[in-house]
Amino acid sequence: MVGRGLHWFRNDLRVADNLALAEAARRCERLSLLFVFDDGLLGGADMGSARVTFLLESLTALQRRLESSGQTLRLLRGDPRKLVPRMLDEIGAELLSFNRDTTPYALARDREISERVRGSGVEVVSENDRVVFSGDAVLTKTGRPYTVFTPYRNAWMERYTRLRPHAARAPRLPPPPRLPGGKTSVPSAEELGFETFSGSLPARGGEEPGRRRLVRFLETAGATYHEDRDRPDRDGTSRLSPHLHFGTLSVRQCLDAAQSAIDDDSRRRTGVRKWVDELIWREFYAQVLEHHPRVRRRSFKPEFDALEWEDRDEHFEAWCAGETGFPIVDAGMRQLRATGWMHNRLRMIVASFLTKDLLVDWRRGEAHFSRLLVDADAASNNGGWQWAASTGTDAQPYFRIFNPTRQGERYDPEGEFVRRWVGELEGLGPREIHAPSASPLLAADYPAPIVDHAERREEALRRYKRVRAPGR
DNA sequence: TTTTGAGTTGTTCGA
DNA sequence: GTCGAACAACTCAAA
Repeated sequence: MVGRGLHWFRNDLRVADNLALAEAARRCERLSLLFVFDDGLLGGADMGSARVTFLLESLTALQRRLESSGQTLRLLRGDPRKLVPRMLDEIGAELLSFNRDTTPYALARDREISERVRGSGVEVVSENDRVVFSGDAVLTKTGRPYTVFTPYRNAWMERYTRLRPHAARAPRLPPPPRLPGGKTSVPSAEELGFETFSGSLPARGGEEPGRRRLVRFLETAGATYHEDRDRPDRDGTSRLSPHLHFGTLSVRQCLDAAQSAIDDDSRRRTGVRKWVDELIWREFYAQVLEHHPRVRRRSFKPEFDALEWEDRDEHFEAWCAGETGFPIVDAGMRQLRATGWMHNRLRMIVASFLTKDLLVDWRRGEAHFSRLLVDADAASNNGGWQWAASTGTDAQPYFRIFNPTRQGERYDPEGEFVRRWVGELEGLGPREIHAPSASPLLAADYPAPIVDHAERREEALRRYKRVRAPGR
């Protein structure tokens, strides 16, 4: 037992099943709670107003929840390297707790802070809370990290079944130390230098909305997830990614709920298992980034670093604006802009289109997603982009190039999703809507396709072949 | 050490 | 419309 401790919240904005918080609560007689608006993250190019808005909502919810149990959340803005040690000093803390963040920026930051405060006698407790199994927990028989998903999934599942790390209930929190200084209120997006997000987010921030959404998803959509998840015109995905990103929901809570859903009604098994696979993909990409930090800038498969991108700015801009003349691509890009979120199937379609049809470097697409997505998870975003660009861990070949028209016809067969986001095509029926250039009178306001898919496909194949042909 | 089986999500072409 | 082959061969992981 120690006297005073400090828990530093980051992407773990919940009280229940929060490993580091629970440890601090168990060990300390008095506990201070802190969140820092980290200038190193907020000031960066890859923070957008949608994500800030969800963050602020989640902080407001967390603060309210903490206040109802006699606690307070202190909010500071600046450089955590200075602020965290200063606050430890102020309250005379003997213990600092936080949950590990394995992005390279956070790793370096946390290492520096830990070293400094340990030097002045503070014990640092850091937990692996963001994923079920961190990078070193699931390794091949020869002790190396997996680079192929399926064997990773099997090994992950085997370990999970054996250990069953269940989610924990909310702990009873020790009271805060008696100190001067009142409550700090959650700032607005403007106060942090962002515009107010005017669109409608895919989910409400906060621990309680996260849990409600999880329950509702598993009750209703869970059973048909394996079929509906590819259909942007249906609400078949969980939309839990923002909650997993900010930790308003833990992955263990998701897995427990998935198991209960199957136990309650075995007809949900196929759908829910498929969804659990997606959670394991999240863990897979997290450990890929942890073991291979170079993938942030380079191809996972080094030979593709030699790819020649055409990288035309007007193409990239048309893609960002949702003005490419390919309805399903534009619908997805407009959904992203308006809601800070994009359906998974569309993420693949627009990413394939940017890299293989427009021949724009995947890193530009990744950066754009980082800025606009509410859920932009560094590891999953990178993994997804490298998958689409065929430069990643996926063993499947480079010639997998989506045909945006066919994808639209297959996954939005009535054209309902396109009609929702591309107003210019409102008057077109299911037959015409995915290839509007064939009906120029009905689609007069809509841009003509900026490239010819068949031609660009051939060009992409040539370029990919060139860098992977030996001796060339 | 060698062998074996497999690898998220695709498209196009021709029979 | 449906089906199989081609796109190309390579690397991973386990036995």
